[in-house]
Amino acid sequence: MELIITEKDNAARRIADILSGGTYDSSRENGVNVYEWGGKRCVGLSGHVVGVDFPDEYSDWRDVEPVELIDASVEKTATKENIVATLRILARKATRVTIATDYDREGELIGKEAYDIVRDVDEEVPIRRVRFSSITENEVQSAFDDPDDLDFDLAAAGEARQIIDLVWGAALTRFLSLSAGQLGNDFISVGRVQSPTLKLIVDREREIQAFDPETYWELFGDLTKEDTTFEAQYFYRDEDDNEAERVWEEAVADEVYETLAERDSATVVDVNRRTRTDTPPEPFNTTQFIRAAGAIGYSAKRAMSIAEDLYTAGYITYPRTDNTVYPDDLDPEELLDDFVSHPTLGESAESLLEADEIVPTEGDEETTDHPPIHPTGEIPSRGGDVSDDEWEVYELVVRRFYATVADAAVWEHLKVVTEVDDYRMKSNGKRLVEPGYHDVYPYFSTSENYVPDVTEGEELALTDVELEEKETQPPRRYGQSRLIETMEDMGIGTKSTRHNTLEKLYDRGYIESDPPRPTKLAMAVVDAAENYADRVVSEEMTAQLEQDMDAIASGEATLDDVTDESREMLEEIFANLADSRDEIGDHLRKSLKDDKRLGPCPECGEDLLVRRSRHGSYFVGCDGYPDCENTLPLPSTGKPLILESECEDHGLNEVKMLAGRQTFVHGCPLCKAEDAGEGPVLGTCPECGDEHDGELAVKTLQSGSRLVGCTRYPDCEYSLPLPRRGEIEVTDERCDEHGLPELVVHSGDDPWELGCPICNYQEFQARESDSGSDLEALDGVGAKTVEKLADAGIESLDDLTEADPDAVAEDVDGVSADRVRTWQAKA
DNA sequence: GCAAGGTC
Repeated sequence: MELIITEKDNAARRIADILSGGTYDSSRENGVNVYEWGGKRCVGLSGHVVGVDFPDEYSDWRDVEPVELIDASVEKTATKENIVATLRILARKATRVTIATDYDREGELIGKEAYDIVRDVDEEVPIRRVRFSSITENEVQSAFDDPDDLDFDLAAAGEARQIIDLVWGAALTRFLSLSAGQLGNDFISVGRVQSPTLKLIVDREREIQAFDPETYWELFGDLTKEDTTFEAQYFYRDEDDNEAERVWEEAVADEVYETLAERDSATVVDVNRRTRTDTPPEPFNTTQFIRAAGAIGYSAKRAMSIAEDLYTAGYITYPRTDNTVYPDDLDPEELLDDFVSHPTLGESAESLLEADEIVPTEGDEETTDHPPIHPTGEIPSRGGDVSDDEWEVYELVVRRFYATVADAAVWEHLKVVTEVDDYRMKSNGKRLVEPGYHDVYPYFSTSENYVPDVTEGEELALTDVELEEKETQPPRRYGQSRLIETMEDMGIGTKSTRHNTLEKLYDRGYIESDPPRPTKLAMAVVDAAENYADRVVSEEMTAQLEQDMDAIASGEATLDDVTDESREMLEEIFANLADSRDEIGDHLRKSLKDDKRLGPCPECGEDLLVRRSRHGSYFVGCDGYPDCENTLPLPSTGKPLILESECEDHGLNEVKMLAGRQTFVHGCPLCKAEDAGEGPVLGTCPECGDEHDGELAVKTLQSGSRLVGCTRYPDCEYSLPLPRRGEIEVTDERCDEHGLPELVVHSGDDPWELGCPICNYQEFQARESDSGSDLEALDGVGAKTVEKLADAGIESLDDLTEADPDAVAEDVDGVSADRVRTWQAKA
């Protein structure tokens, strides 16, 4: 009986299918699928089934000095016991074992782990290794026809990484945690990948904090030819002879303005027309997929989780890949054929099939383990097999595949330079003359800017000259997908782990919000690491490790050479750290408190801090406790985020409650508590008015929520919701049906007529049960985007066409103004 | 209770 071992169940099943010609039987042992046919069995692991760790005697953080971990032995133990047990049973019955894990370094190590498990129960059985770049009939058959041996050097390279990561990560993590007295769930972690990533975020924050804005001026005017008006912007040549638009001296700006404003025409001095080819995008690797999903509003975590589900269900290929070149065995025409006649995806596929020749784009990276992410040709039904969100992501993958086999787009750019005395202005027009791939991939902007045909020497009317004073802006924070791209550029993390690293930073309390903002703790951890263990926050550590691993893989170095040297470096770091333990601990402790501080306690002057009760709910408590028992409530929905803005009355930071779609700004908790109480009485309580004379009143709770409730609370619990923000006006008009006064909410510019609170609540309930939107008819718009647009007040195509794209982009996360313009054009 | 890397 031959035993074939793969890296995952999915691969085991597909290999069984290919080698058995579809005739395999499957059974389940210990919760592990085993595929069997004609004298062969195939089983899938679940990635690593063993892990490295220190022996038990090192497990108590308080009993062991962190420095001792450097020379502690490192053991391998089973982490997936059922799989290891199954493998041992199957290995005993095997006469030959074939390792068919993924064709990359980690796959070789996972193969070696399987090898060790097999060898433990049978010292003799022949073990061979097969390698293939994709799980297709041809590749798999030829790999099994020409088997090889395990590459023990390559596996050892992976093991060196495991050991170095564990020793550095554990020793430094324990040191920082102990120094700050943070044991238990709130330990302070560092690592080769997470810490350089965190430093990236912290460095950007430092730049933002140190930023000193500079004032500059820009000048615009309107030019008109016949009935067409278009914008022109003043420019000049700077010292390097480059075109510049920003004027740095007010006097100069005023002088230009004076001249332009008093003239009513400008002369065309240059007309420059050129066409630009806009090549279609490359196939999706994990990073580019996350980026594209981010652009339509999905966090990295959510995008990957949906992609994994789509993969497991068989709709798309493996989502963890660095590859940007489709393999030879992918026939684009055949795949397009699968989509022909599909109600929403068919039209694009048909138009693509009309081309004479189909040549997919390719990227720079060609790897051996998995193809770029593409649809399999198995199409789910929207709302049936997959949710709306999943469909939106699925459609993105399908359309990206379409784009990679579509024609380039062609733009025509027209630049017109006009002159008034010695001053010049320019107008840039662009027109999409050949939409090409944009027809099948509607996720990029195709907005145009119209500038009419003019000729040199022509005089154009000049009106509405404006001088705008502006300020240079600090650099922007990294967004999640930009961070993942930067990690890839820096060579840290892998396609499978980068998005998890960001999640880890959130979980550890190092970053908050989206785009992520570092906490004070994060700044202190990066500070400490920079001062004492610079290596662990630098990308160099990974670069060096990669070199060392290559040396092990090629036989130039051994695992011991590399790990010994790494341990020595860490010894040196600890020699410097020892004396500064208290100082580092104080700084970390102070920063931890800073992250929770709202401001002075009005009762005792100590600090008010955001705290968590034993039941898990959040509240504001005094650092002087138990001497001072002052507390303030926080809303029960969401996780508090302390904002930078301060309340003018109490000097306390305002608080925002993070709760996904229901996120809201709570404000100053002390103001909210002071506002609590009963407001005006509206009328009779419909529940208990007849029997007990209960009345309805506007109420504000200490937590800041507002409602219309019965004055007999808690005996009568009748209540109706009210919005959290805005002043509530009680008008003289009464509802015919319920006899209550109509309410108007004043917030922002437009007062909102809420009406009778009972009618309002009934309408709200009706709307909740009947949601659905014509916005989903737009290409590339799914439930997620529809929800977000609705939050911004855009509930239909009509709303969308009337909206200001820039305002929408401002309000809706992950939607650019250009994208809104594209939708408007299509709507 | 540590890391990073697989996979679910």
